[in-house]
Amino acid sequence: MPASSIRARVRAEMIDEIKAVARRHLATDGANLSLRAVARDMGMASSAIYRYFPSRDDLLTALILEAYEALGDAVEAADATVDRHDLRGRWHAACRAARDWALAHPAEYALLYGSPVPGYAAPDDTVLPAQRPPLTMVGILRDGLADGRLAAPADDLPEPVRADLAEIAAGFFPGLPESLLARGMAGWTQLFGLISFELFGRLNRTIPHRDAYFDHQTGLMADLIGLPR
Amino acid sequence: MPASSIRARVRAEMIDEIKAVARRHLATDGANLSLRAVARDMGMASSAIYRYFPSRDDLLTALILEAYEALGDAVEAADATVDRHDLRGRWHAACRAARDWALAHPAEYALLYGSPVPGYAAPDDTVLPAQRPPLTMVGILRDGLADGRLAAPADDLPEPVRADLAEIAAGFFPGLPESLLARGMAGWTQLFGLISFELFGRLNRTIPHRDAYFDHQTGLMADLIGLPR
DNA sequence: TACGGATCGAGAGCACTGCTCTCGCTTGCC
DNA sequence: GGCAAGCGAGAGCAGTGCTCTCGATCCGTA
Repeated sequence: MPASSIRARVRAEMIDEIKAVARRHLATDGANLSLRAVARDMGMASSAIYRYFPSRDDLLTALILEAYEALGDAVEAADATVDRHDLRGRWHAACRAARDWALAHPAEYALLYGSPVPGYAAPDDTVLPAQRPPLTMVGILRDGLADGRLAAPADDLPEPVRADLAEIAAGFFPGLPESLLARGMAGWTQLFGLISFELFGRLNRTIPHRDAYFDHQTGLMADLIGLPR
Repeated sequence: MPASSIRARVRAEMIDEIKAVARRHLATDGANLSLRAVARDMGMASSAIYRYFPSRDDLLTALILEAYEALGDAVEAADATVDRHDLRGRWHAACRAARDWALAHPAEYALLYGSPVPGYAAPDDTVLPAQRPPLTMVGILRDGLADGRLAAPADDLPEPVRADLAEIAAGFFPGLPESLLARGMAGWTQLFGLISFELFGRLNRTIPHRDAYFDHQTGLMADLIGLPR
């Protein structure tokens, strides 16, 4: 093992600590992360941060990437705990896991799914991790189709829609009927909307019983998809 | 007419011009609106802006309020153009109007429905205007129920959900079955999710045919609600 | 082991932000 | 015709992201 890895190791630790402090700041102060405040918290000059992250956006990107992975882990883990054939149970577990993670990490959720920061453009590294939750959810549908517990709906899709969805299916779920994929994406869209409404205060005065409301609404989407009760 | 209104009038015009310039900045530079830049554009000192808006947040609030009203106007106007009994036509018209407005005013949409600015708390003035689009959509369901073209779904809601929805119905749509309201809110949540995904770049690499995809997905929600074809 | 280059932290500084305060000037009401 | 209210400009404060330079330290190599 080359001695050079000593320096590399403390550097990696430094990067981790910066990210940890930044995450803490994100949680308390909201989305406008201040590099100087992070530096202050670590007892170092603000300029020293730039030895580790070339810009504030790069730090944010690192946080976003880790957040995507954490959310993906949570959703996949929740899905994995349920019997493979219990489609509806898996669906609810995945949805709840996403919501629970979002409620536990509201600032990071806002970073992932809120309005994009003006100048900021999501680098390509983020697109795959970002797809993990929807892929997990559609994976449930694929499994259901495979073991006959779920049937493809007989929608007739407009040709451009069918073609777009066919391309997606070809890349991730070969053989999955486009009509089912469309309904799966509707479920994912609904999940995002439900979480965002709750987190961004849209349910504040109207829906006190959030847990039950969430379960019922995701259940409606399970109905739309055709998941057996 | 009292002469004092002269001063009041130029003041009102000044406020309007500031808002107009701010809206332009919002459209070009994104969400981080700079008071100083607005002042520069108007050829005045930044401190002078504070004669009209006590803080940057107040200016943002004014813009948000107007944006809510504009979106509400667009949705209601679109709904009004369709035959009252054509429930599905009204549904699609309302959805498309919201999307069209959002695509035409992406920065303002992000202001309304993106992640809330950290320190910012939506004042009560905004909650009623914010409810206009969902109220319009649920209004379509109420009309359908009234003339027998739409039936209440036979969902059995968990009691807390039923109670929360009953309270909402009592306030806005007396007599509307909770199960129908729940599905209407699912449609509204879906609409928000669809627009946000499209606007925030989530469909970039996957769905080239946005219009057709949008119509199909909102059609799926119309199916879930039970709107006749 | 001694050297030399890479790495690092600190500090000063630039341009920008929101916001406050003060100082005059204009304007419009009594 | 005065006089107070409203208004614009400027300076200034505290904060931001980011750059540059200057020493110090460390590590691999000769």
